[in-house]
Amino acid sequence: MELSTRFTPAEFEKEIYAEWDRSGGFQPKPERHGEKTFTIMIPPPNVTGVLHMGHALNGTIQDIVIRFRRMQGWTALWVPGTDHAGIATQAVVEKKLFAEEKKTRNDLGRDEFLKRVWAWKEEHGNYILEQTRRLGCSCDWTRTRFTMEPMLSRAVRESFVRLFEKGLIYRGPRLVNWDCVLETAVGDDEIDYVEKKDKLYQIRYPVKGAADTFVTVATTRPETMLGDTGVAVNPNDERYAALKGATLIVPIVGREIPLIGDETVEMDFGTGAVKVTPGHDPADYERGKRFHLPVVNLYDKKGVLNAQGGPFAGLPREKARTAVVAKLEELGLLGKVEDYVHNVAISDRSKSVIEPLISEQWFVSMQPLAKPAIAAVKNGALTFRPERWTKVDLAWLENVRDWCISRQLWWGHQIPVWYDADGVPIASRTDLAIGSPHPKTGKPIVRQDADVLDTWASSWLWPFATLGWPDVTPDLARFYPTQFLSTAQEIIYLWVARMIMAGYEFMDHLPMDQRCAFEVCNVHATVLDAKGRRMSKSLGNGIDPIEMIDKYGADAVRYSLVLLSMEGPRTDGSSKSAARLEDRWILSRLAEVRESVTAKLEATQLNDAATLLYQFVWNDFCDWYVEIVKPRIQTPGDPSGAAARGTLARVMADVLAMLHPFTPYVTEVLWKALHETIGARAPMLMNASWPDGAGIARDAEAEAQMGVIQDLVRAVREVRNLTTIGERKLLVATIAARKPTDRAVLGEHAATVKALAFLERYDVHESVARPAGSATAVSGAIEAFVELPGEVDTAKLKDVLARRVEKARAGIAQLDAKLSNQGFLAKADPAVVLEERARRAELEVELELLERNRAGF
RNA sequence: GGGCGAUUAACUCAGCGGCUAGAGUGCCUCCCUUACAAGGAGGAAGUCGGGGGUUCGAAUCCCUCAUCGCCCA
Repeated sequence: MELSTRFTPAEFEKEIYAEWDRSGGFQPKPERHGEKTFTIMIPPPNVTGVLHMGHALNGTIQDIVIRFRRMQGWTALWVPGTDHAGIATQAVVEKKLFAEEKKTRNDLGRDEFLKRVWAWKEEHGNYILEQTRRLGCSCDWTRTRFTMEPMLSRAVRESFVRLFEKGLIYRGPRLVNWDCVLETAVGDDEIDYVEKKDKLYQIRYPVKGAADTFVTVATTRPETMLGDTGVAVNPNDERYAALKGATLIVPIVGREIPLIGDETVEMDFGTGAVKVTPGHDPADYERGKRFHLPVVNLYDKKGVLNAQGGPFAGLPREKARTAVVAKLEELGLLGKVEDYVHNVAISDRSKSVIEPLISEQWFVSMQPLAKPAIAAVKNGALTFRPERWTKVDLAWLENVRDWCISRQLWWGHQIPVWYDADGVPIASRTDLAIGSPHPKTGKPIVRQDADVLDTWASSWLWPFATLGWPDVTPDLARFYPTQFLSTAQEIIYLWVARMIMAGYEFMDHLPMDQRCAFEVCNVHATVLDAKGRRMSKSLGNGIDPIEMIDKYGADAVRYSLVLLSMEGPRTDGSSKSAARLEDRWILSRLAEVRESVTAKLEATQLNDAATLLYQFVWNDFCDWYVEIVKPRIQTPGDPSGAAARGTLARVMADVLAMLHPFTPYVTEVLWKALHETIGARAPMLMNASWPDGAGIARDAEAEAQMGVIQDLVRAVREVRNLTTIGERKLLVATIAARKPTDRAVLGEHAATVKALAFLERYDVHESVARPAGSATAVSGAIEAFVELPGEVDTAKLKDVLARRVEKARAGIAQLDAKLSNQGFLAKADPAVVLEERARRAELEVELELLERNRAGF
């Protein structure tokens, strides 16, 4: 196989991906790997979604983990899929419908509109999964799931009915975030807060029975005064002490409302008096409940004032504001109007201002569900990585509030509740026909609830609904619970915490301690732009990973994401004495790096694993090993050439295998080329085994000896650089080495040292006077006197030596202070004391050599 | 308002009780007769945010202040 010196990703990626697929490697193989399973559920992206850097990073993380585990021999399954994203998808289709046909969903009717949504989904809905393939992700595409497909819809209905029957689902009027354009309740996560320049209006409320006495409040939403049912002041506020118990008159509508004393009112803010509008403000809703104030609802579903709006009934919100302000001014009840900057809640999808509105909604009681989820985190059944997210998860679970699961949309799972003529609800696993008897009351069923469920009410079932629940299918039995979930921090509450709850609640065919949906939840880094800002559409600073993949290849995108974010064939294990030093050394380094990389991957510290591999390949393998063995391979007839090739192949194979999860394509290509070159057969790298370390072991002696050579070579290179002698000019050296072991190494490996340091020749002595006209390189207890070719400027070299002397002295002084400290000697670990003594002895020798040589020339 | 986190080289970050505090990028010097110029070989560069404490020993643990983020309300 001929390879060009430069890798061109576009040439290989498509074909390799197809080969992986054909090889069956994407599917789990229990018949081969056994019952030890490793399962990952992809966080199902929104069907309307497009891949962004966050997805690319998360896809890379999951693929690294699943490829690593697969190679390690686990029965590995990665389930892909998408979620129907109720409001987002409906908004997209409604927008398209209006743009192309000038029609609304109501013009089409529910059934016809849903056909359009499905058509849109079939055409565009899996784009992000296609992009995931481009990244090289090894998902099992035969198990691709979608939250609206029949299998998962059945799970949603089962879960609803179970909770309903247990009394954990209830219906009632509540204040919710209302989108007046899409005419639905929206979740807290479907809202953006946008800073807006606005006005702060002061309004004067007349006090009943006290002419010319007013209480002044400030508000950014003056029109909501029409729904006020109280004014609150701090009971400790002297300014209002005289008005305690007073009744105020709401201007325009004339409603009589109490002045209440509430200690949560901040005296320092504005006038110290705040209007209370329980029907249209979340804080006021709570305050209203505490003081039993009535709730007035001003708007219809479109945000148009209803009869409660008095003279302004029929006006939309924005116009009502202008009209109310004008009227107040006319009445002389408008106070100061000031510029004011505040955050306004905007609906994610329609971009309209959110109106807090009272409406009938379905809720799930969360506290009973949260209990086992809290226990799971506390008893270690579930681990977060990084660990600090545990606190975030716990804080939410411990303060969990009931979950509003109904949405006034059409796209989604319609709530499986039917009513009789008296409005008595019943939840049912099967559809109830209109006119059929209500299972409880016996009266005819008149209608099904029109609302649909929040999308999270299906995605919280994802870890087991995708495997066939409510049936205990072979897949569910085999692959649940899952091992690893990787996601973004912003959906810890929305999704992660709820999945944990769902696992404990619904996996009741398993004992309690086997229900946790996953063992590890990995929270990946937020991808920021060059200026450290979060990437977002509105800032326009997002980078499209597909563009990057086109330009640089999937491997490069994956590897840089991992590095930036931030957690084979066998050669005969030749005997220690016979093998050459460099072979022993590189295999020892390989053994070490294999152990540490495996450990890092097992702990999901992907960044560390990638860094370790990079350093090994570059700093050990390429810089030193390849350089040393080149002559052995290039010299025809060199008897050690075959051994060098064997070792090279072994190291290459292990390195490729270990890099494969990170950069699957290029490693797959090189793997094939390597095996062809050495005439060996091997499976595709994707389906190969993780290096098991057979035949290699740490070799402290080889590493120490190689260390002596490396230090000396670096010292000679430094002399060349500092004296501007050319890098490759052959020089002659005289070496003084105090330690017999150093002399042995330098004597035995003269060929290697000469080649690496570009020395023509050198002699080794125990001690020798510096030859005239030479410069000195000091490394540990070794002095290398390098003969200078003619006149050479040694000033820089002397500077460096002088600095080293200072550093060595400082180091010795520090160690002396430590070693003369009685406390240290008495209390520190004896091993540490010994270490420090040895270090001092070494430093002392080096200092002596440095001082002598600095003075010498 | 409540909580969480960050502050280490010019930049991005690692290290989280004991090596002379590290890496990548950038910078400076030198090197293009075969691994690689999107390169190689070297070098310079840090009061580990300030103050206090615990300890034989603190970048690392505790308290406090400052600045900057994020989340929740």
